[in-house]
Amino acid sequence: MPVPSQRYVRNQLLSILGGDDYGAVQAVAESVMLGRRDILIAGNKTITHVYFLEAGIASEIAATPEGRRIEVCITGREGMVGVPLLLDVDRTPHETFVQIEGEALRIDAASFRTLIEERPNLRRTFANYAYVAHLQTAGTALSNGSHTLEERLARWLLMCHDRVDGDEFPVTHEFLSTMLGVRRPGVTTAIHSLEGGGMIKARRSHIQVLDREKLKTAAGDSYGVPEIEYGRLIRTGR
Amino acid sequence: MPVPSQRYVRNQLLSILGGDDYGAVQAVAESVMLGRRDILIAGNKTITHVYFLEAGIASEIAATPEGRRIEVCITGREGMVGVPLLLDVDRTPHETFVQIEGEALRIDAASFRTLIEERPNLRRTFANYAYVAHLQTAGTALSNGSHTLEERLARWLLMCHDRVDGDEFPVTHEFLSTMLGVRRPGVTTAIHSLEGGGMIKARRSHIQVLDREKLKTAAGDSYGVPEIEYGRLIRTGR
DNA sequence: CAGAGATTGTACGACATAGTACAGACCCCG
DNA sequence: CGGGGTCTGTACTATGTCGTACAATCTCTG
Repeated sequence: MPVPSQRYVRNQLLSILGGDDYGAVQAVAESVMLGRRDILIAGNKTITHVYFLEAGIASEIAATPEGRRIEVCITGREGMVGVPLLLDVDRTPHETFVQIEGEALRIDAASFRTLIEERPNLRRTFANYAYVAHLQTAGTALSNGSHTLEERLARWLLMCHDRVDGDEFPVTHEFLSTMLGVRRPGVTTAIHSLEGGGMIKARRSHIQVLDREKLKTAAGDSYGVPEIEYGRLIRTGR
Repeated sequence: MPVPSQRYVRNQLLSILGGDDYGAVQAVAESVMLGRRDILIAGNKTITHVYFLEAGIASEIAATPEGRRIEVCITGREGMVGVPLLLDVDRTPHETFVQIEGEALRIDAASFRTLIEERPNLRRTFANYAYVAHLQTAGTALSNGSHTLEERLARWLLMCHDRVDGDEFPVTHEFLSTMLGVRRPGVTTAIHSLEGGGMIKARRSHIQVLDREKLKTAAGDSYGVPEIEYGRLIRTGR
């Protein structure tokens, strides 16, 4: 599959680059399909590629030696996977995997290092994204510490909705319980509650967003801070 | 107060710089005292300085429009305050303030930008720290989501202990409750529990660490991941 | 189209923490 | 040295979530 011209690239970070910067990316990038559960960055292994998602969603998972796992950041076509490489870090204890299948442009680690070394504007755009990702992770910390399960679920669904085409995406209660770090039956109950409010429609292995505004209300103040900063720092014009 | 020579600098990031890089820092840095509750970075205002702590502790607080506040990252002399500037971001919704008074070398925003533009090694060292800070924030997210108050308190005390001289530091239950995002009486109870285990000694407005190893046990797997990565990425040799 | 596996629904007691209230202890300042 | 403010201890009910178990439902495959 060929790497698209900038005009047709769907990744928002790449779409706002200067034309020659994009050309440099295009020269070293390759297009790949992302299958569900593919591991993009394995924990404590050398990072091989940076991914710019064109479609689909990736999740970054923090884990402990004892095996606790919880999602700390999600990325879609608004961002990139592989921030550690940008920060001159070769591997990370966190794992990043494909949560919703899609497609990405990827660049191998060595080429990426050269690229950002030679093109400061590129580095700056990516650095801005890295900061938004930090805000999102901080938002997750805040939310995990002080919002109810229902609010956190609403936040999660909104963030997912922001990153997919259409209003529906595949996700199981079990999966959500891992992402949110809670009990599976708790997720079931929370979903029923949101469904009762007419915000979503749940089907086996799928959730459809019906009323985004109501969902925002249900999320309370857990949703929005990183999203606003993204809009301020990374102006896509699309 | 003069900026110390590298030999006497206490900030660990600065202490490992190449000699000429440190010289460049020294040329634009100024030494300042940090009083309790001083705001180093105000929320949604232009960031004026980067701070390299020589003593004391700073806390980064995530806040929502509705006024929820919770600590997402703490910094002592192992790091720097002002990561957004490193990532070419001029302001942030988060606030960073002085939790334990101390001292810092600071550099104004413009000089800092020039510095990291001209000295890639400097930028890389600071970027590595930025990544460790991300890991710490992710650890906070994990901890807030899946550890008990007592474990989280133990983690917090350990992180504080890592960053002060001696085994005692000033902190009130009320303050801890804000940092951890929990009820104040809950902190009181948790402190009693740790105290009962002989790990700490609590006095009015002060906590003393008596048995660090036991405290680590009490923290379970909530403590340690970012600390290990810091050691791997930033080798201080001191 | 039957059976196996995956997913979802529901129940129940246990527990952690919230919210709130108030009293006691400590400490500094006048 | 007395009084006001800050800090800590404790109590009570309410609520959210846990841990666990098991049944019901859906879906895919053979």
